[in-house]
Amino acid sequence: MSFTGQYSISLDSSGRLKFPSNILQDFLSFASGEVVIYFLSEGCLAVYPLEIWSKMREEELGNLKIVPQSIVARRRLRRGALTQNEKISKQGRITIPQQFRKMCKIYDTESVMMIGSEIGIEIWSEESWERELAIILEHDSEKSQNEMNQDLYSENHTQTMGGS
Amino acid sequence: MSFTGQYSISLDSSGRLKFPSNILQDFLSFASGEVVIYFLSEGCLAVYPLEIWSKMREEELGNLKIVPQSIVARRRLRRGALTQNEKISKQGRITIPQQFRKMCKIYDTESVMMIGSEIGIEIWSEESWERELAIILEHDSEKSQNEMNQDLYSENHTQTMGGS
DNA sequence: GTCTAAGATGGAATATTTTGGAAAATATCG
DNA sequence: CGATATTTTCCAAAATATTCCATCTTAGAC
Repeated sequence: MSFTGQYSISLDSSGRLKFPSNILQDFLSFASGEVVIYFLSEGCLAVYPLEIWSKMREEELGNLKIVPQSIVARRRLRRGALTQNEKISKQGRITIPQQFRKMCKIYDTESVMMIGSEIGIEIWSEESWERELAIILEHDSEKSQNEMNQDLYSENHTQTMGGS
Repeated sequence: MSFTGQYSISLDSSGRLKFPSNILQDFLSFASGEVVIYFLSEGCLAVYPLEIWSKMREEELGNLKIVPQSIVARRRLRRGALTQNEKISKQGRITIPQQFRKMCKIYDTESVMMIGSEIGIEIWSEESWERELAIILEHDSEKSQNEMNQDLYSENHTQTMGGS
């Protein structure tokens, strides 16, 4: 599987970060060596290979009609502000644009968390990641509780096997 | 994707601003090198390549019946007042006309936000953009929250991937 | 009409940031 | 422990942003 694991990585004084070598290989296994960075409302940055991102975007836009006279459409377009192409340098680095760093509350020369998300990676401040992890685990156990409760009243046991 | 990212740019003493190089390239990829500036009721300026703007306008007017007896039609046409052509200079600059600056509460020698919106850019005062961004992100988070709540009771994990 | 002042425009000089590369430091492995 | 790979820091060159200045245009006063 690609893009796994979590790493603590430090930004250099101009806001660049270097990919760990296995993550770098995962990215370079795509032809372009370009990535798309975008800001998620969870307060982190998603970094996907251009190819993956394009596919995701196509699926999303399939339904959507762009009519700039509509406020919803204009706000949809404004997400362009939260998106940026970057090229992975020869040294395996990318620059995280200033504004993006600010939005995620990550600062130059600090360490950030790089989180493998199977089809790409995410970048979190250490603090935000801690919070996110707590939410994920909390959600999981709540869900498990629900499942157990339902089972109390079910007659047969043909559940699907889930996993996290 | 074109016209992405957000930038803090300062106006010079005569109300001109210079495009960042990637934005400039996006504009110059259209033949004319001309842009149309117009004021949006959100309190910002939209700056689109002439070609994009023309197309949008055609579509919009296609639906509008021009009947000068109609106040709606007349008011629609008066938006011409809020619209202006500009040519991108050899140095990659445009002048924001005085009246427009006033309406957006942006002032000479101050910094403004330049916001990529995929088919063009928008110009906001730093303060207004902060507010707008908060609205966009808040809306997003609310949507995410709903999705998570639904997941608590769903059995399988076939969600679609959203993104910006 | 001519003169003056205000503003607009184009160009260039300066200051700042970004970029690519390499050196130093650190970690990893045999 | 030494050798290798990786990470981090640092520096110089390039690119870019910002400021400044000279010129041109316009509008208004006389």
